[in-house]
Amino acid sequence: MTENEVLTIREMCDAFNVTPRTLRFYESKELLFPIREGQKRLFTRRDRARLKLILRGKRFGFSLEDIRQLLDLYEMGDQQKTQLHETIKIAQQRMSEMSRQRDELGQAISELAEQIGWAEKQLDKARQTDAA
Amino acid sequence: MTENEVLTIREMCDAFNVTPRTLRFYESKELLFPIREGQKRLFTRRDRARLKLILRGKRFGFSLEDIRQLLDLYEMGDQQKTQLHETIKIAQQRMSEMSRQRDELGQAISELAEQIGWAEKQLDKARQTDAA
DNA sequence: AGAGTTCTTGACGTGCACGTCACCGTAACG
DNA sequence: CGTTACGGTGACGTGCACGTCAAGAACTCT
Repeated sequence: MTENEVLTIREMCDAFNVTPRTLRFYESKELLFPIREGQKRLFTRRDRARLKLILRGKRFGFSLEDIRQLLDLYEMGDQQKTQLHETIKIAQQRMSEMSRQRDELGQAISELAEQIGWAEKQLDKARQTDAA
Repeated sequence: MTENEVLTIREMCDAFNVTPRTLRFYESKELLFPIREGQKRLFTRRDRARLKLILRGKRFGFSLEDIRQLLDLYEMGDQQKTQLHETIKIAQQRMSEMSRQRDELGQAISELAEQIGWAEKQLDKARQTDAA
């Protein structure tokens, strides 16, 4: 059951290609909650799932604080029912933000594709000129 | 012809909701090239187009240096034919990166949607419990 | 037992993307 | 003609996300 295995900081670093400093930093910012065996940190399946989301969020340009709030959304137990409605609202806002961003990205991609097409045409023209 | 109008720094700031400091900073990093009337900067249509792309790039989590390179791609004249092939390669890499990011974002969105669905179900259950 | 490796906790340093402040020029207004 | 407004150039400050280094604990090998 590699599922419930706990990882040392080094194993965690190797698995996700980050430094120990980064993991300690994320813990200090309450993004990760490794358990302690004596002094040492042991990273659980939960930490691995969270780290995956953290790194993804970073690629989207989210700040660690943004990401922390998102993670809190994902990890809601069945407590805080009173805040549930509010939480859903926040999550929906985030989602529409992300949708906007995805659409914008799609647009940027097609624009860049257009530029590449143009550049390739130029390259062709240049080749024909060279051949003449 | 609002197309060829030039904007003062303040007009530019109001139009894009940035500070003068930001625009001067971008100029110092060679992301913008306003013309000078005496000492004053005048931002052209070209600067406006570039700034739009800069701000978009930032929303995607690109660094200013990344963005500068992208902008240089967009603004290639017909010079540097020798570097054209290399440039196209770089642009294609960027594009595949962006595609990956868009796909990942799509996945993140659907995951978040799933979480929201779950949360709404919880909210419903809570409401029924309250009613009982 | 000594040496080496891996981990820990501070504490200070760094690169990026600006913010802020001091001071200067100049064009416009009353 | 003083002053208010806008724009300019340094130069230093700031928040974020770590990097780096010092000093020590804890285990491991020989």
